[in-house]
Amino acid sequence: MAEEEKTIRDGDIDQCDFICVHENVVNQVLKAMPKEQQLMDLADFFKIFGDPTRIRILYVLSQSQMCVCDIANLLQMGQSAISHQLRVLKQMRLVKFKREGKTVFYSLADGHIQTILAQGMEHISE
Amino acid sequence: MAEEEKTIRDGDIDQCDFICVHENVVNQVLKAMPKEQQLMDLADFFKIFGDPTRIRILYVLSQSQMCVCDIANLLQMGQSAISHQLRVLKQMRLVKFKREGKTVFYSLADGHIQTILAQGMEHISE
DNA sequence: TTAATATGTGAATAGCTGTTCATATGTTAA
DNA sequence: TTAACATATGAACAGCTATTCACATATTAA
Repeated sequence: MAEEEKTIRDGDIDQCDFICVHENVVNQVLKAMPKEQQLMDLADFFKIFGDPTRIRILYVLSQSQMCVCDIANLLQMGQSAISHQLRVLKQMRLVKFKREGKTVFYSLADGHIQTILAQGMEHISE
Repeated sequence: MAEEEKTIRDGDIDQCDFICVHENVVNQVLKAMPKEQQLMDLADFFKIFGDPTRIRILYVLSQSQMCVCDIANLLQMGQSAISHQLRVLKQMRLVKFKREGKTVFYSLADGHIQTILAQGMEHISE
């Protein structure tokens, strides 16, 4: 009956119908894949660099520690916007900060970040 | 009059009021900043890596060339979704492709990309 | 040619994200 | 204490983006 034919590929209707799959390749690659969570974390990490404001903040901080107001002035943006982004960068451990009186000085968390920025710059210069 | 006082800082109302700026630092950093467009391009480049689906596609392709259907199967996603993302990756020159009959095989554009993935992985493993 | 397979793509939509606004918090000087 | 300054933050909103759906295109076999 038609009923029986239908159930053969049940569940694949909304996805690719997977007729053309090269099983040997797929199975081998499946084994070597990192954990799902790890790839999520990696995407989240790169997402930070995927915004012009954050990239500019990181670049600015790669040259000197700086207070929030300095950054806002340099980038010609509102203090609140900068502060919000600094929070994101802080949460992702890309920047650190120290308070001196009323002023808070931000700086890059470690040299690793400059390496990644440079690597990216190298790639787009082609 | 109050009118005169107001005009002193006219235009800065919606931004930071820039009272606390350390001018010497700001001016020096301003000179060493890359062009605006270059930073935009850099952000656009990293934005590609900032999506779980694209990261997974790149990871999969780092291990073997593969057709669209293989990738969809591996990632358990619709063929259309994969195809859309492959277009983005293609436009950004992160993947290349070759047609063989009905099948289109995708692969990483160059080894540079694996380096960046590895660099990111290294950073989040801490 | 037609049928079947594999991929590409435009439109629509739901969810995410960055900025602004208003306000709160923290710090120093008077 | 109060006033002024520096930064942080929640809510709201506008713009972006990833997926789905429906269909178009491309290739091969019959």
